[in-house]
Amino acid sequence: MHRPKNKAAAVPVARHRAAFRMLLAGPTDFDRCVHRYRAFGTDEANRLDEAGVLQFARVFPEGRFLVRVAGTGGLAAPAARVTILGTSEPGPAIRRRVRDEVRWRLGGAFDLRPFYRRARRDPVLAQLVRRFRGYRPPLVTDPFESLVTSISAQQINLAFAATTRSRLVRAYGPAVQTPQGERFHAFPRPEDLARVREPRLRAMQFSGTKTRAILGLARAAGRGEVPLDDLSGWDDARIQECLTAQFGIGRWTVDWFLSRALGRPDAWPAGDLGVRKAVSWYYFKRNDQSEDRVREFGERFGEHRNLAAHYLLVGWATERREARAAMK
DNA sequence: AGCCAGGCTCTCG
DNA sequence: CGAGAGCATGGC
Repeated sequence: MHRPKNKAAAVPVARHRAAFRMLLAGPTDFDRCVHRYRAFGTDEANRLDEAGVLQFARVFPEGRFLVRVAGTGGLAAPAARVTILGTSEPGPAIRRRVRDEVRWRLGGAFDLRPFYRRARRDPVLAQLVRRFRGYRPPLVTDPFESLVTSISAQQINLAFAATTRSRLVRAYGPAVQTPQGERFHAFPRPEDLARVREPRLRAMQFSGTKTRAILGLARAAGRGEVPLDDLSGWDDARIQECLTAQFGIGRWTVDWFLSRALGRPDAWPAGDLGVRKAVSWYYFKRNDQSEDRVREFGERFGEHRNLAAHYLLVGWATERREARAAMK
């Protein structure tokens, strides 16, 4: 069983501080965007506290930082209050980087208006965009985190995936510590995992396949074989070819990478169990559709497939939750 | 108890 | 090359 080992020193971040307010694209439903960070258990690298404040650690060349983001202003005039604690002064360049990251994480790159207009012609989406107005896909800024998170979630339930992943984050993610003694870990970088040996991950209850996939990717990134920071400039086919050449990375993992790490508007994870069930439930009277059929079905959403997938998923998850509650 | 979880690899015909 | 078994374990 898992025993935490070689905990890296947590660096105190209280000395330097900056706070600012930023306007978000309208409409944005902050709480719904960040809900996934608690929906499946604790995501150690993206912690959402009781009050709905999102906190995460970052390592920059200038030092380590803890970022706190609180939603304010509501749907009509959405904004966020951002606080940065650091080992060095969060100067203008760092504040700009954090601001861009917060915008990205809250799906600020998506233009909801044309999607909402288009959704009116589809009875299912018309109802979903009314009910979940302001929901934006919660994107990921770190490509390595995105891929490892997907690998961790292959085939198994998301709560268990979050448990194993949190062990990885606590053991190998660079840490910061607040004046109150609370620790936060950034997601491990490839170089944090490159020299880790397989039994360590097996002890965290990663399967053999997932262990080899995660460590293999970390090493491939270190060799430049998978240029994580360049992929955003590549077309889908080239990204798919590069990533699926890695052990343990298949079409599903690539599709979520295109969707959540790169925010490609036309990404459509047709093989995803949730997407398949949602499409089957809403459009095919619950008859399970194959991945191929769902991929073909996605064509109707055109360049808005990514938003369509996220609205179908959030709608379906809500319906299920309500159905379960009604059973009791 | 047994079957299903946000898949992927390996083996075999 | 397509079909099918195996993975690893928590939750219902």
